[in-house]
Amino acid sequence: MSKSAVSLALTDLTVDAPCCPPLAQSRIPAETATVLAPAFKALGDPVRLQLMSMIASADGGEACVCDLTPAFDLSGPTISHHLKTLREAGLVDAERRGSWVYYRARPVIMRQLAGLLTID
Amino acid sequence: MSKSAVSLALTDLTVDAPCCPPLAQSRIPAETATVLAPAFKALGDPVRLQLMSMIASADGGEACVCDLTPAFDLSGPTISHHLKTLREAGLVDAERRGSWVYYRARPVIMRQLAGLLTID
DNA sequence: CGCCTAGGTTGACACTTATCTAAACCGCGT
DNA sequence: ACGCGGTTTAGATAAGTGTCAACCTAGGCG
Repeated sequence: MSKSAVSLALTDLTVDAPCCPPLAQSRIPAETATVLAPAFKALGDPVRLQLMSMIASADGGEACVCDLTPAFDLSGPTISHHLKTLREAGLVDAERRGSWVYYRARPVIMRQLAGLLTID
Repeated sequence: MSKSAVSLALTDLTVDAPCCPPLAQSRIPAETATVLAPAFKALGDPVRLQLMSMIASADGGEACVCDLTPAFDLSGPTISHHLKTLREAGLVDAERRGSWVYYRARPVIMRQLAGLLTID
């Protein structure tokens, strides 16, 4: 499956991977590794992986913190810290609307990561 | 730990693999997150990400530690430790042939991870 | 307006785990 | 036995994970 020709302008800012020839195709430059490793690191925790999934698979593409928190046996601040980690890794965006904060996945970086791991 | 003492069954790695409905398609079960998060965590370090790339993109699909180590400004034991992390995460296999140890990527889990991050 | 409450984030702290090195060790070939 | 290639152990320092308490914002009510 060649990703190169796939993404047209389905959504406005979904520019297809300015980077990321697959990991197994050519050796990753140190800079690229330094830039992308934090994203993998952010996904390297079961709670954050589930949070990421809940956000990305949520109806309307966004999830309220008020829906995320009760799904775990963890305190509010702890979930908030994990969400901050995902935010700082560039995996999600947060937006406040009224009293509630909504999180949304950033498809570009996710495609980058998926592309990196792609194997022929 | 005699996990990689000898290379017995070459492909016994079909494992539990509740593999790969994309993260953004349906919410990941806690068990799946617990199983796969360590793999992402292992990739969450610039050195290991580069190691992974060097191994996966190596000629013949395998790389000798003697070729990996000098590519970094780190001591031998440190590289060995990172390789052990990749091994324990199930991302690579090690095999000793004579004096040298060769590492090889495990495509199944890589496809699982890539599939997880896939977005329509 | 002032006061209260609910939703989230931030800060400070304890505890656990990761990263790195030097030194000791193991396996293999000469 | 010796040397070389890698791994393991032990130990110091840095970073991650969790909680409670304090704080900030938005909205409801007298």
